[in-house]
Amino acid sequence: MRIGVLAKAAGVSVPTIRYYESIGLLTPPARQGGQRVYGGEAFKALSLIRHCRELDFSIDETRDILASVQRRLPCSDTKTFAEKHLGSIRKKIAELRALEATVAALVSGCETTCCGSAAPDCVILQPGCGAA
Amino acid sequence: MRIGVLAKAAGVSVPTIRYYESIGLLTPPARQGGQRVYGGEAFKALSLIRHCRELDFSIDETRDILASVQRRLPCSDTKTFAEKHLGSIRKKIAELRALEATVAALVSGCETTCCGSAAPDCVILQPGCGAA
DNA sequence: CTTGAACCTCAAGTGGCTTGAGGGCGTAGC
DNA sequence: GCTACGCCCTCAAGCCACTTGAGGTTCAAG
Repeated sequence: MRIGVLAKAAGVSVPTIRYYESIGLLTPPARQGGQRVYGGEAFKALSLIRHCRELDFSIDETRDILASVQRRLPCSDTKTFAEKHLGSIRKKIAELRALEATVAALVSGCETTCCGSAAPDCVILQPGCGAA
Repeated sequence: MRIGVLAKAAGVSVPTIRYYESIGLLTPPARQGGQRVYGGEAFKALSLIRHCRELDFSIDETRDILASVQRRLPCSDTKTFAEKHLGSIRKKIAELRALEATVAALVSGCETTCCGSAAPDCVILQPGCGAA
């Protein structure tokens, strides 16, 4: 399997595969005439990487997950990764919701208070009101 | 006012101020003996930039907002920026909530179905289940 | 006059790729 | 054999918004 075939099969771009290899996430495959030739293992690994990235794990976390898969560590390890990740997703959601509330309040404040005045006086742009 | 004083007053780091100048967000100030000397206008501008960044506007959006302030465009322009921004914040929240649901489902699936088996067989790591 | 803090410029690193330049390999048709 | 084409190769730079570091200059205090 050449790189283009693998890329299509796993749903990942060709440069991305080379990038993963360059950072040591995918093990370098055999070569024929200078060109990379992959087997089924590479497809499995790349599919797993893609899955992790779709779940928004970082590259480093993905690397750790791959290692735990290759060592056949118990499932509880995997769950721990996922739970930690879930925590950071929830934290980010909370931050964004606070930001949403702030911006929404500024917009409605503008509508009721200052709409029609000039930009420099708009409540949305007053420093210190509702900093993130 | 030298750069260090401005930095403390506006709550921004010194290199960040120089960076803002390098990308044309802050107008270059006068110099005395090669060193930057700022007036009150710079403080106002920098405070506004900081405010925009805290509200998570991009640099380009911040640039547009600054321009609308300097031209004293009507407040409705500002509100439009804020509303657009609010839309993208809400979109990101929706994406993260979907991701949260996916990961949470995988974790509880692991607990009820596969907990105790080896990582490669864990439901969390099965490609195609619950892609973002 | 010396010390030390604050200032200066320029370059590189962060994350996770994408894009581009400039060239090599493999196969099909002539 | 020869060309045309698509796929492959490497290496470098670009994206965002800074931060960090190296190596050197200026200023204010003692």
